[in-house]
Amino acid sequence: MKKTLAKRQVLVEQLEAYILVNGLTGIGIRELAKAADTSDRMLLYYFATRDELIDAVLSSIANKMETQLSQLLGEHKRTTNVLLEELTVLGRAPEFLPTIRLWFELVGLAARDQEPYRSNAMHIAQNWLRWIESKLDKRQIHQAPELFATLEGRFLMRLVGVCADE
Amino acid sequence: MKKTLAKRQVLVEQLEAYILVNGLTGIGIRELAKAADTSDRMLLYYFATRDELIDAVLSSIANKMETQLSQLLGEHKRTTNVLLEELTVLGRAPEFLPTIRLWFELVGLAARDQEPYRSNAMHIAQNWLRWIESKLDKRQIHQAPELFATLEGRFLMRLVGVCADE
DNA sequence: GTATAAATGTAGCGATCGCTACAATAAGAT
DNA sequence: ATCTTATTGTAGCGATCGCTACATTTATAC
Repeated sequence: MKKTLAKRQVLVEQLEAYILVNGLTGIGIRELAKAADTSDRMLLYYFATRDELIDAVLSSIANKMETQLSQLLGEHKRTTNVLLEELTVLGRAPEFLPTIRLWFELVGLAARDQEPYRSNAMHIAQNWLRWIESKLDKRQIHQAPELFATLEGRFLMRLVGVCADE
Repeated sequence: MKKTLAKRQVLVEQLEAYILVNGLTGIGIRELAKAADTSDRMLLYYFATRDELIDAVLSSIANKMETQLSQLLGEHKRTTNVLLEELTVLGRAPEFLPTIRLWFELVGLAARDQEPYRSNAMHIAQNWLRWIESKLDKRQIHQAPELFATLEGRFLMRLVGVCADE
C-alpha cells in the first residue's frame, strides 16, 4: 500500500510531460498508458477512474509549477509595470509555451464547470496570483489582480494570433 | 441548390443557441441533430463533415456577434479607462455568460492549433479588437490591445473563480 | 404521366471509448 | 512449502463516435 502510492506518483510524473505537450482534451487511457509505458489496465488499477488520473496529473503539475515559480525571479520587490513587462517577456520563452497552452486548455474545460478541471484551474490561478503578490512592493500588492489579468490577456492574444505586445 | 444553402443556414441558426449553451467540446452529431430537430443523417447531408458543421456554426456566431457588438454601446468615443470599466460591467451581465464561456472554450481548443478552432478564434478576437478601437478616441487607439488584454484577463479570472474586479 | 433529381429514413459499419471479469503470475508471510 | 495477497495480462463488454450504403419518398422537369 505504501508501494501503491509510490507507483502512483511515478505514473503521474511520467504523464505530466506527455499531457503538457499533447493536451488532455481528447486523450484516452490507452494512449496515456502507452505514454507511461504501461497498460490501460494498470492505470485503472492504480487510479479508480480516468478522471481521477487526470486530476492527479493536473494537481501534480500545479504543485510542480508552484515550486518552479518560487525560484523563477529574484527575491527583490518590483513595481507593477516592471513586473508585468518581465513576465510578458518570460511568457514568450518557448519552454513556457506548453504550459501556457495547457493552461488555456484547462480554462476552456473549466468554463463548463466540470470537475476536476474547474477546481484545478482555480488552484493554479490562485498560485499565480499569490506569487505575483510576493514579487510586488507592499504598496502595490493591490494591483496584483490587474497585473495578472493583463498578463493572461496578453498570453491569450498571442495564443490566438492577435498581437498585444509588440 | 439555392434551397440547400438556405437550409444550411436554418440548421446553423438552430444550432447556434444550443452550442452557446452546451459548448462544443464533447458534442456529437446525434446530439446536434436532436437540437436542430433533424437527424444526424441530414446534418451530414448538408455538411460534408462534422468539422464543417462546427465551423459553419462558429463562423455564424462570430458574424452575429459582430453585428451585436456594433450596436452595443453608443457612438461616442471614450477614454481607455472608461471603456474598460464599461465593458467589465457589461461582461458581468448574465446574458453574456454563455458567450464568454464559449469563447474560452474556443480559445482552449485553438491552443492546440486545431482547425477550425484556431482560425475562428483569431477571427473573433480581431473583431473584438477592432470594435474596441472604434470606441476609443483616436489618441488612444494604440491602447486598444492593452485594454482588450486586461478585459480578457478579468473575464478569465471570473470564470475560474479568482476575483479580479471587486 | 413519366423520367430525373433532390431529400430523407433505416440500419449498420468499423473504430474507439471507459471500464471490468477472469485468470495467471509474482511476492510475502508463516 | 504453502497460503495469501498484490500485481499484471488477456479479452472483451456495452456504449458511443463519425460516417456511409442502400432504399425510399418527395419534389421538379418535360
